[in-house]
Amino acid sequence: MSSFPTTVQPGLAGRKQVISRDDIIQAALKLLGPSRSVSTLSLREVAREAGVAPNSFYRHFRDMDEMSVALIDLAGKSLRQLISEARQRASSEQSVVQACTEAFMDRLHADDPLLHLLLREGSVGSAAFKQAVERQLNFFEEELRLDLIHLAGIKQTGLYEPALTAKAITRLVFAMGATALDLSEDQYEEFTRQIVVMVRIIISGTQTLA
Amino acid sequence: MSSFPTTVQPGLAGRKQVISRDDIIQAALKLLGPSRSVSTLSLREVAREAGVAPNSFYRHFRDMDEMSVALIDLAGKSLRQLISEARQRASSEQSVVQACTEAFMDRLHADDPLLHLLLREGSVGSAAFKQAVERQLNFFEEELRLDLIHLAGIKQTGLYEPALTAKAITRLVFAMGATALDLSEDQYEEFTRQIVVMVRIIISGTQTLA
DNA sequence: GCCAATAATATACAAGTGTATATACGGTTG
DNA sequence: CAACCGTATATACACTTGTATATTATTGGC
Repeated sequence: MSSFPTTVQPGLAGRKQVISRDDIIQAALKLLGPSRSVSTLSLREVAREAGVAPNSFYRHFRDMDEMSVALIDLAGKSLRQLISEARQRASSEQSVVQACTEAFMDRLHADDPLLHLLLREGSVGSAAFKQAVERQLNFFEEELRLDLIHLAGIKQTGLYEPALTAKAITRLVFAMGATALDLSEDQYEEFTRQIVVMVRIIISGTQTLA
Repeated sequence: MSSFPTTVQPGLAGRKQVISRDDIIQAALKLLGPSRSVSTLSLREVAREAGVAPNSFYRHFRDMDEMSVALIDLAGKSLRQLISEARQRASSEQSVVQACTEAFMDRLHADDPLLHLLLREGSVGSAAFKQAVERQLNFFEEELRLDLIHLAGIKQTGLYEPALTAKAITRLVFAMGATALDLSEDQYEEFTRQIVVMVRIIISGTQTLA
């Protein structure tokens, strides 16, 4: 212990030299943007951005596909946490769904590359990649379904096909969010309003049909 | 007029040698598939598939991006015609929206590569490409909006925010359709049912809110 | 402080890419 | 028939890509 390496916790097994998995992921995120999808990233490009030799990539991921799946999982985790916080913050009287939608749109507005990724790349890529996206979407749907059931119980309203309703809301919000990514600054507010109205229409429909 | 060239209508200005724009488009469509998006196609690859020298591509398109836009426009036109036929075929008593949804799912089921393209590539690619997709989607929304107004008049039901309702239905059906592309044969029927229910929820909602 | 092991890099190679330039072809016009 | 001109192809070039192999740090344990 005479020398004290910079960022390594001493005593841990992990040797963490210079390159970490996260360095690569961060580099990939930096490269993603409105006109750059993960399927068009090259291994060398990511390595370059990370300041790392191309071959070092292989120490952490089998290929770009595996890295893409890691990105998606990360994005899903991040967004779920955001939604979870919004849900708890929303007082029971205010519409939880609306609060979540607005939190979602705020994050969207902040140009979080993770969110970009999750929103727009759902249907291109390898089978493993698409399954990863689908898995994250299913998480959202399930959480929303529970919310809807909970709310229907509190407000004593009906709830027709909770699973389908949750799926419809999730898919619609994500689809709308994906197109919102290309919007100009001053269109955001109006767009958010539109999404909230759409969600309200769906909720009204599921209550009526029950 | 002494010699009669094979496929050329005589007297027309168009000289149509051997390669046509359509040859290239057809070749590109042949290459597209569930794990192959238009953004990963290379110019040479398309030219190869078309049996054409790479440089000949330039005679018909400035670059791959311009060709992609042409593909999208074609896909939109094709699908709009499908929907239009379904709309006319639907008797006034049956739900026009349901008929259209089912026609849509049938075409989906037939694995039409044009439909694949339109459904899944909406949010990746160049600005011009995304605008092309958006334009096609707006066409659908507009036609659906008119349908909804027409129907509401006939059935004497309310219609809350027709434009938003049409947009919600369109986006939702397209998003669901995109994920349906990866479904196995025996899941299709159930999935179609789910989409129809979702649309019904939205319509019920817009009527209730009116 | 030295050694073995492991992580990161350097070098290399074959394959593929977009496109600039030059050439051959084929139908139209004189 | 010949000259012409638009079109398709051939060749070439500089570049990027993924990855195999060899080489060089850097680390922990003795």
